[in-house]
Amino acid sequence: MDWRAVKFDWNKARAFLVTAEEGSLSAAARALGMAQPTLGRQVTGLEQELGIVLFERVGRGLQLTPAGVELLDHVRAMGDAAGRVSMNALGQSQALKGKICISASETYAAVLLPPIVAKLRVLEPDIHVEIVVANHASDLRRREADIAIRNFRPTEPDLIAKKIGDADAVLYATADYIEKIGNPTIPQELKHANFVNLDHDGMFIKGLNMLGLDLNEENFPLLTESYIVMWELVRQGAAIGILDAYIGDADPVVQRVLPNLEPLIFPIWLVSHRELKTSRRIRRVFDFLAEELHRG
Amino acid sequence: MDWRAVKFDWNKARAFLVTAEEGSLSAAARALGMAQPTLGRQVTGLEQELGIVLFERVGRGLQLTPAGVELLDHVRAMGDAAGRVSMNALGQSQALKGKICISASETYAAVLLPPIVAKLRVLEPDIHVEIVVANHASDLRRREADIAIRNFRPTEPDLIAKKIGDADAVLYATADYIEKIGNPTIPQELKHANFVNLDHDGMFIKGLNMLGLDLNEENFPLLTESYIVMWELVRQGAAIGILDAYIGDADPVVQRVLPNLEPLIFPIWLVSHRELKTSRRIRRVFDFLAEELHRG
DNA sequence: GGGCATTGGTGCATATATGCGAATTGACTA
DNA sequence: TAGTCAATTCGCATATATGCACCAATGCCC
Repeated sequence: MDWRAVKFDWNKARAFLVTAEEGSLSAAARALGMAQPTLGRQVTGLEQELGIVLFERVGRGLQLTPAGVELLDHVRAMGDAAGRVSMNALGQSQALKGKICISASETYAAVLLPPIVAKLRVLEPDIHVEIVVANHASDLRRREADIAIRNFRPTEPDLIAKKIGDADAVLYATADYIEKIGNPTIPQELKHANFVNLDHDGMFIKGLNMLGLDLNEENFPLLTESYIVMWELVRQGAAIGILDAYIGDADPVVQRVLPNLEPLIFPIWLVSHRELKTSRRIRRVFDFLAEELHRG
Repeated sequence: MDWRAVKFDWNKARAFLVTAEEGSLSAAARALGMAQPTLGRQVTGLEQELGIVLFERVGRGLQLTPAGVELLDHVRAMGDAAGRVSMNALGQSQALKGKICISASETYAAVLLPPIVAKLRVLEPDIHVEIVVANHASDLRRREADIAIRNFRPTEPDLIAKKIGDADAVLYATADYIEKIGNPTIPQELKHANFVNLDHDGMFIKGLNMLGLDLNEENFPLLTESYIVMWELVRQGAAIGILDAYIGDADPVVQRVLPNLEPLIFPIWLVSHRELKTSRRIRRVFDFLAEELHRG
């Protein structure tokens, strides 16, 4: 596109508009919160830039030339559009209505979020919520989500993160399965138990071994990336699984394995992009989630 | 009126518009002839000023946020209006069509200008000419005229003046009247002749006395501010009148009084307001008048 | 996987614009 | 006709914005 036609100084057009509408440089300066000489220089500058004489300096005050009158129509249109820009921006930055997208892992999305979102919907019916299930951290910067619940501190510097609390990851299994593997009471007794693996690389196994267990690939005959699937396998008595204690303890079908074992602690972070700073809508949901998800 | 809605920096809106349309800050900078960091800072500044995130910085390049997309419509309207402003200004500063107003004294308006204007009309049929008769200098700054023909150098500093040449003011009368007063050959012989006075104060009389005459109020039984009326009085043999030699010599009804008398010389100035510098139309007429009125 | 080109961001020197004060001009009034 | 007020203009100190050179990151291509 050819931008030559818009290359002139738009602020000078604004100065001309306000000066013409107010009738004097002083009044325009008061209206815009600027100094009179500044407005005068801007108007003069616009005249030189456009090659048109807009005002005649006649005694006290200015008087529009015919050329200025003609040009004023178009500058006024510019001003109207500018007003719409400003109003739209104001509305967008303050409106509580609109869609918001929350990214969370399967368990959070399926278990923790639904009641919280239902409560939010009552409080803020104009905010539409989309829940994106993403075990891998979705990219907030690409706007795949507005708010994400993560279990690690984000490394992206331009993201805003708030730590909600810590979650305890605990081993669960059905009572039948626990009895089947001999009612273990110390980690060493889980050496031949079966677990559900949650990732392809060995990070999950390493995490469990950090708790004092001594497991290897042989202990993980089952693999799924889905926590939901993993949990169903556990509920069916197929193996031992690990889950947030808040969720696992609420399920009567299963019970803790090695209740005295130190739980694996991982943080809960609420993450948002920097629009959080300006959007009342996102701020509202962010604060609401932080409060509801908080664990004392 | 309330100008709060247009107080934001319009140049930043322009930066946003071009950046969004071009797709990148670098391309926008090239299009506008600015440096890329400048555009980046302006866009960032607009985001802060409006309280809205317009772009997401994702890898290389920018991506409009939904808020940015929505706002772009209104900024685009601003840009369209800006384009019209620019185009209108260009048209006005370069158009040869339109009205132009020439102010001149009676004799110039009635005698010298008509053939010149007729010639101009043939050369530039799109230029409409208005001739204002004004013996007293009309105020160019008030746009009572675009171009004025004056017999003195204008004192207003912001007016543009060009000296066309010098006019000789010569005394005329009918042959009958000259004979009636005794065919004078030296100024002193006009002591009892009658003249037509042209102003209420004594300036005109003083001017004549500077030529070597010795006149007083008694010599001016006739008074009119109109050169046309004055000239008709002279043509009727009622008195002696003074007139531009170019005009007077062309009238067969009258002849010079004291042909050897040194003529009263006064300059001819073509004067215009400062729009002359920008308006091709005014420049065209100004130059044309200067050429046609020039006296070697 | 590595090199290359393009893009956005940062720091600093400079250019530009702004604001404040004083002076000037023009207009209205007693 | 002199006085008074409002508005513009001018000069200078300061604040702001711009441009240049450089850096980091990303996507493309071989």
